[in-house]
Amino acid sequence: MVTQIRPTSLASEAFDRVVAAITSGEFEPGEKLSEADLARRLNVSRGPVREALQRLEGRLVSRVPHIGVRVIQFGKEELKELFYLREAMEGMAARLAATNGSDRWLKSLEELLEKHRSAIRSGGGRIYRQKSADEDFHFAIANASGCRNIKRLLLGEVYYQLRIHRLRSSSQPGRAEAALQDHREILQQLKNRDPEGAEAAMRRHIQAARESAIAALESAAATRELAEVN
Amino acid sequence: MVTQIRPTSLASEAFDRVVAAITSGEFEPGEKLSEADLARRLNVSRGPVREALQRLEGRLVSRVPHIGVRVIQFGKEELKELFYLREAMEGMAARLAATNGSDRWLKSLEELLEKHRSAIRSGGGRIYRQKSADEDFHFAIANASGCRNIKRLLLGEVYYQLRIHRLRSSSQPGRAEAALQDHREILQQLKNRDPEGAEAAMRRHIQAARESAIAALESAAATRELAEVN
DNA sequence: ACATCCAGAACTGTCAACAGTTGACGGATC
DNA sequence: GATCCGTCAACTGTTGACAGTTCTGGATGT
Repeated sequence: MVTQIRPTSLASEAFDRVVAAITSGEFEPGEKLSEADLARRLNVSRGPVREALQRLEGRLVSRVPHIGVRVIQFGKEELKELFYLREAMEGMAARLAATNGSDRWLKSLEELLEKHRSAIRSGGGRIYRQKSADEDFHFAIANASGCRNIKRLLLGEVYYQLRIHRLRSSSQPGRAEAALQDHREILQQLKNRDPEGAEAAMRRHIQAARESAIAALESAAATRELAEVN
Repeated sequence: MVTQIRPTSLASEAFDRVVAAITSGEFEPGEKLSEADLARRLNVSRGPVREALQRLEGRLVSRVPHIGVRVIQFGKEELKELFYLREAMEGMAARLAATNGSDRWLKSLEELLEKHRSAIRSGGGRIYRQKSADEDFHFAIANASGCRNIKRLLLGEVYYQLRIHRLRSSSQPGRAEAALQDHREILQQLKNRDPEGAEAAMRRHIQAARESAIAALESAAATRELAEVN
């Protein structure tokens, strides 16, 4: 079978590389990114790099005229705001998915949760796996909402930023199990075809995730302070 | 008082011009925008124009590699999705504003509504005024939410698209008055410092606006068809 | 010791030219 | 007459160079 020739460009390539570098921690939050330097490293001219950085503006980097771009800082306030936005958008996504999701899709979602369950069982301490699993679940719902707007913003704005945060603070103990339970509850409401209930369940889940994330952030800050004293 | 020196650039200038041109109807939905042509008209090189069009991608234009950008098409589905997104984000904004808005801000919001009331009274048929007035009200709440994420997305994504729609379909009769009544209700909930109530009121308001907008779109389509027959 | 000032380096904003792609037109073929 | 194919103009993607700005470090003066 012939596979499609994907029309790519240096700019998209550069975009992917920079995103990967930031979300994998290669660049620190607050670090300045030089167009010229990036262009040299990627072995392209400044044009495509410039385009890549422009696309990231407001998402992963902030840009100041005549000075350049920096990787965004991600403090407690920013984290809170990110979760407020998530709660709003994903709540609506769940509401819409309760109506628009097909029976076949519901089945596949159930199978996804089953996979997560056994992954947690066997994985034990390896919470990391759950992080991308969590993302899978939420992505599936954004997808099924049928609302391209919401899907685009969740993928292009929210999840990128979330990955930055996850990179630097580990989950609270027991969070994976709690999240799975929340996911089950959401699935149940979706199966009931109850938009109201699905939105409510999703919002409770994200509120809980927010509390957990903030607690994790604060405990990480406390640990760092302790380390500085010693 | 000294006023801030705004560091501007040809790219931002081009961005503003293109936004103005699209939201004022100078370019039709679906029309192709040529970088070279725009650059000639604006008397700059293609670089800044390219940057401006990139910033508009997904917001007011869609971009296809090697082909170019087109002004977005705005049909019934897109309109619905826009209002779902609005409902989610502005509902959350109202919720947050109920907690974060200062008493002084509440007072200024009340005065804003008073101005709108007298504008509608005296304006009579001139509904157009109410359109930007409506935007003022919603902007004020997004602002008071304190959530920079939501504010940025509402200003940069939602309201631009909304303006495109408003340009091409007039309000339903009596919509301005109904909207003002909704706004009053929202203000009351904000004054009560009731996050739950403020969100609910805002969501009802935007749901009503959605119904009205869709009805307006359909009646406009019906009128066009009638015109084609004759 | 400290603040100020001033070159030079490095960087961003902009431009004009080149390379590769797309879509359209017109002639050749069946 | 319809279809296919090659040619060509126009456009987008990319590049390297230039202009103007910001940052840096050392020299200068207090």
